[in-house]
Amino acid sequence: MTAKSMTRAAFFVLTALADQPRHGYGILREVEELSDGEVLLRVGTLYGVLDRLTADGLIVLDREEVQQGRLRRYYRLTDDGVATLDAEAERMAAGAGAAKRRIAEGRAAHPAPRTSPGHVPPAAPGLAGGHA
Amino acid sequence: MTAKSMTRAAFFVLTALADQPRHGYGILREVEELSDGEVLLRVGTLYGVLDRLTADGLIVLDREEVQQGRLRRYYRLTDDGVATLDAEAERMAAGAGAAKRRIAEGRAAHPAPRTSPGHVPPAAPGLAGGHA
DNA sequence: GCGATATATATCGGCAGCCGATATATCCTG
DNA sequence: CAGGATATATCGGCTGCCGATATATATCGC
Repeated sequence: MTAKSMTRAAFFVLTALADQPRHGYGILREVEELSDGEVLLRVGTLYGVLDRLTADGLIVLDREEVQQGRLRRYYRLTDDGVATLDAEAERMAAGAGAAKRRIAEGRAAHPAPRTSPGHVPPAAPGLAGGHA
Repeated sequence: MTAKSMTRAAFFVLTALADQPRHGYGILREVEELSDGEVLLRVGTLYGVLDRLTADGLIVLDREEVQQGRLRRYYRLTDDGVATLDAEAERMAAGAGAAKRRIAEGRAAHPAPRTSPGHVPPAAPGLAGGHA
């Protein structure tokens, strides 16, 4: 969008890896859990994201294990990955805050509640002052 | 990604329209301003987003003005648009919070700071948030 | 033992969405 | 008159997500 701005899928993969290394399938389940079931990463999405993040140096292959005959390929965040995720989280929080603030400003503009027709109250004096 | 989950461009367009109706070019400048210059929507992006949001019933054409020979097409949020934006802001804040929390958990796992070999200070009590 | 399900990897084609380039038109400044 | 800001709109290309598909092993129920 702007300079680089990561995709949603990439954000959630990084978030899933933020506390500890995980393997592909584990990331899928972890993303679902940490988002309260709202975000369901698809298998077809995962490996493309993993490749791109690796190419960008945000994650690295941590180790490979063979657990009961099944291969597990564990990835972990690099320092750069942590910093990038942190910055993105900051941006998202700022964006969410801006949206919330503006919704409130918009509600102040037009008579939303419509409790009783007569006089309108002084339209909320100082609120939302700064707005960044 | 999941069910619907709007795109970043759509989110910022909705946010720009949250406080008052604006026309296309005004949205472009407003998004840049409200994001502190970090997000630069392109003209080529805008109209596709506007069409999609209109088709989804999240915005509507408010009015058309001719200001000094230049046409201005103003859009505004519908009630559905406000609700959708609000929900998305909530999701983003939750995601940002989850990422921050997990980064902190990850840092707790491995000895991050390494300031001086002896005793490490109590790891900075409340800070973390700072930097922005 | 066999089929279904879960775990675990990987690839490919299609489609949606963002961007750069381009086009048109008016107004202002130098 | 040239250049830039304002203001609209379109199109081709590339990136990225998803659904489908393939392969392989372990587990559980029947």
